[in-house]
Amino acid sequence: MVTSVSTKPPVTRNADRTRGRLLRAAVRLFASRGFHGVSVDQIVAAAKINKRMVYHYYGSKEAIYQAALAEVFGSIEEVEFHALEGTGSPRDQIAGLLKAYFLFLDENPEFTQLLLWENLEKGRHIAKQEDLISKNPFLQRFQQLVEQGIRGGLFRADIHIPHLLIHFIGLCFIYHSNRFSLTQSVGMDLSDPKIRQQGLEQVIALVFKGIEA
Amino acid sequence: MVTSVSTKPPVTRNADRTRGRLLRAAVRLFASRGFHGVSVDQIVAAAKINKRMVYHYYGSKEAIYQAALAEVFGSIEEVEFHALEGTGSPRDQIAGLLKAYFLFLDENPEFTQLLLWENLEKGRHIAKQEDLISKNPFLQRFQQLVEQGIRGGLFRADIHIPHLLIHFIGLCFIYHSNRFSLTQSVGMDLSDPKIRQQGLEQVIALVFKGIEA
Amino acid sequence: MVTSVSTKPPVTRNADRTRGRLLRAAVRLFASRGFHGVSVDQIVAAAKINKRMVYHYYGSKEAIYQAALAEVFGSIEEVEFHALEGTGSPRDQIAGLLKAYFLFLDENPEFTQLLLWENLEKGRHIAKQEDLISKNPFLQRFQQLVEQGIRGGLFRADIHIPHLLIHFIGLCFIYHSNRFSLTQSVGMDLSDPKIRQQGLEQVIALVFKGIEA
Amino acid sequence: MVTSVSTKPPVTRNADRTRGRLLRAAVRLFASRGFHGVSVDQIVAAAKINKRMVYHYYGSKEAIYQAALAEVFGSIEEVEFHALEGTGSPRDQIAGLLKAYFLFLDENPEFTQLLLWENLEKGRHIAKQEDLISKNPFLQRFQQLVEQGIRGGLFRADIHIPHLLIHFIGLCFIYHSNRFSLTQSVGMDLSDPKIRQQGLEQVIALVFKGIEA
DNA sequence: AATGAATGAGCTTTCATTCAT
DNA sequence: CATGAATGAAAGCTCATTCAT
Repeated sequence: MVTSVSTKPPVTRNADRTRGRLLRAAVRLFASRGFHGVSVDQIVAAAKINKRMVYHYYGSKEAIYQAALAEVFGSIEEVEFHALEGTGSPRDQIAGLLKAYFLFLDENPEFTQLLLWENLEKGRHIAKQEDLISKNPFLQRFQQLVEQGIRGGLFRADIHIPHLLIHFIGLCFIYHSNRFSLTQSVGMDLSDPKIRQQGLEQVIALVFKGIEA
Repeated sequence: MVTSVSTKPPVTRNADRTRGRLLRAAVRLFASRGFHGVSVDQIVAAAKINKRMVYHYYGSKEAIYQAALAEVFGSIEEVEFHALEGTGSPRDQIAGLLKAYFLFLDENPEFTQLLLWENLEKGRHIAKQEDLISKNPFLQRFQQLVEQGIRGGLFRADIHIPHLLIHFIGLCFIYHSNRFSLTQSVGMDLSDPKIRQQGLEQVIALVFKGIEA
Repeated sequence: MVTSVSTKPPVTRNADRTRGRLLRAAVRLFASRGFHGVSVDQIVAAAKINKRMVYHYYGSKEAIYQAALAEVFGSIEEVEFHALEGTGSPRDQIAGLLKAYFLFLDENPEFTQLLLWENLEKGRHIAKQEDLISKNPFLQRFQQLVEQGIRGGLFRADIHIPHLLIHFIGLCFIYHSNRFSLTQSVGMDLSDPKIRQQGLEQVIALVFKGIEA
Repeated sequence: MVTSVSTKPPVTRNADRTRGRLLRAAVRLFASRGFHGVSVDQIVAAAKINKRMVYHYYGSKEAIYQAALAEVFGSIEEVEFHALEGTGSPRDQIAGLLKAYFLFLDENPEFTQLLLWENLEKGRHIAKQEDLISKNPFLQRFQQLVEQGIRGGLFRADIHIPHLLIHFIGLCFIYHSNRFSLTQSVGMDLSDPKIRQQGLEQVIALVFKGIEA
C-alpha cells in the first residue's frame, strides 16, 4: 500500500528515454527530409527534448545523423540471412529472398530513404562508419545458393552472381526509390499494396524464367 | 552606321549568357547536393554571377530549382522514343532500349540524381510542373512493341507490361541509385565502366530469358 | 535652387561608412575587453549596424579583430621615426623619443591594450599578419643614434643597444600596462597626468645618468 | 584495529584533493587564456573533476577565478621582503631585488599573466579582493633602503622613490609582458634564458649608473 | 542589365548554471 | 561527497531575400 503520494512525475530524469526519443525523432525526420532538410530544432521539437541534449548525448547534428543511420541499417542483414537459412529448394529460397526484400522495404521505408540519401550524398556520412554496409558476408551465402542451383541443373551456368544480386535489389528497390515519378509516368499507384503485390509476382516470374537453365 | 562611340565593351550585358550560366551551375549543384544542400550563394559563386540575378531571372531559389529540373528532365523522353522508333525485331528493340537506358543514365548523372532527390522529397517540387514526367506517351509505344512480340510468339503472354517497364528501369537505375552502398556490399566498383558494361549484358540476358515464350 | 525635396535619408547605403563604424567599434571594444570578452552582437550594437555586415565585410569575428589590430598598430612606427629624424644632439633625441613614447601611449590607450592582449594570447592573431610588428627598421635608426653618442663620448661604450630599447619601452609601458595594480600598491594614481609627467621626468633622469659615459 | 572491511577504496572522497585539482587547473587555464577565454567545461576537463564540483566548492566561475588570483598573487610579497631583509650594502640589496624580480617572473609566468589580464580588465575582479595587492608595506622597506643609500652618498638625492620602484618593475616586467611582440621587433628571442640573463645584467648596469650620486 | 549593400530570421553550437539521485 | 541529466540564453555564423544605385 502506498501511503506517501509522490508529487514528482515518475520519469523526470531518464537518460535512455531522452536518448531514445531523440534518436527516434532523428530517424523519422532524416529519413523523410535528408540531412540538410532537417534542423536540430525540428528534431528536438519532435522529441520534446531540450536542444542542448542533442549535444550532450551525440555531440553534433552530424553525429546524431550517423546514429540514426546505424540504428536503421542494422536490420537488413538479419533479414537477408533469415531468408536463406531455410532448407527449401534453391527456387523456393530465391523466391523467399525476393519476398523478404519486398516486405522489408515495405515495412522499413526509413531504411530505403536513408540509404538513398546516403547514396546521393556519395556515402559521405556512412563512409565514416566502417562496420555499416561492410563487405557483406551475406553475399557468400547467396553465392552458395545460386551455385547449388547451377550444379543441380536448375539455373543457367553463365549467371554472374554479384550482378544477379544487384538485379534482385534493383527490381525491388525501384518500387520505392522512384515511387512518385513512376506513379505518374506509368499511371499505376505504386503506393497501393495490391500493385506492389502484383509487382512482386511479376518480379518472381521474370527472375525464375530469367535464370532457369 | 555607327556614329556614336560606345565606351562600353560590347558584351557586358548578355541576358542569355547570364541565365545559362546560372542554370548550369544550379543543375550541377542541385544534382550533387539536393535542394536543401545548396545555397543561393553557392550557385552565384559557381556561376560567377551577381546574386541579385537569381531573383531577377527566376524569382526565388525554388524557381531556379524547378528550372533546373525542367532542363534535365526534358531529355529522357526523346531517348526512349528514339530507341523504339527503329524497325528491328522486338528483341533487338528491347535490347536497344535497355542499352539506351544504361547509356543515358551514364551520360546524365544529373538526371538520375535530381530524379532521386525529387522522389525522396515525395515529388514536392516536380508536382508543381504538370508537364514534366507527365503520363508518359512513351508507355503506349512500349506496349505496342511488347504486344507485337507476344503476338509473334516471342514473348510470354502473361507479361504485365507496365510492371515490365518498371523492371527495366529498376534494373538500370540501381547501378546508379545505390552505386556507393552496393560498391561496398558486393565488392565491385560500380563506377567502373567495365563493370557497368558487364551489368548491362547480364541485364539483357536476364530479361531476354525472363520474357521469352 | 532645389525644387524636389528628397524623402530619402542622405546616406542609407555607404559601404565605407559601415565598414568604418564597425571597425571603430571593434577597436574600442576589443581594446577594452579583449577578443574573448567581446561578442559580435556587442560590436554591431555599438556600431548600430546589422550583424550580417560583419560577415559581409570581414568574414569572421577573428578577421575583424585582425583588422582592428592592423588599424591600431600602424601608427607607432611613424611616431618612432619622427622622434629620431630631428637634428638635435643624441641626448635631445633620446629625450625626444622617451617623450614621444609617453605621449603616444597616453594618446593611444587602445594600442597599449591591444598589444598586451596579443602578448597574453602569445601573439596568436598577430602572427598571421606578417607585416605588422615586423622586424622593425626603426631599430637601425636607434642603433645609429646611440652609436653616434658613444663615438662622441656621450654614452657608455658597453651599452647593449637592443636591450636599451627594450628598457625604454619597459619604462614607459609599465605606467600603462600595470596602471591599476601599481596605483594600488605604490599609492599613486597613475591615471593622473601630473604623476605621469613626473614619471617621464624621472625616467629621463634615470636613463641619462644610466647611459652616460 | 580494522575490523570492518570497507568495500570502497580508501580515498574516493577527498575534498582537498578535488579543490586542489580544480584550483590548479583554473590557475593554469586562466593564466594562459584569461577569464573570458576559459570555460568551466575546460577547467573540469583539465582537472578531471565533475563540473558540479566547481559550484559546490566555489559557487561560480567568477569565484574560482578569484580564488586563482589569490592563489597566485600571494607569493610575490614574501619574495620582495626576502630580497631586502639581508644585511648587504644598499647597492647589493638593490641588485638582489632586481635579480629577485627577474627570477620570480621567470618562475611564475602565471603571476605575470594573471596580473596583466587583471590590469587589462581594469582590475575588475581584483578590486573585490581588498587584501590582494593592497597598499604594499614593502614600499616602506624599499623607501628606507633607498634613503639609506642617499644618506650614505651612494644614490642621487633627487630620486623619487615610488617612481623608482615602478621603473624597477617596468624594466623587469617588459621582458615578459611584451615578450612576443618584442621578440619580433628587436629580433632577439626573449624566451631564451641567456637573453634574459643578459637583460638582467643590462638592467642592473643601467640602474646603478642611473641612480648613483 | 547588373551590382553590392543591407536585412532579420534562422542555423549549429557553447555558455554558466541548476536539478535529481 | 560526487555524478550526470537538464536547461534557457546567447554565442558565431549562414540563410533567402530585398533595397538602392
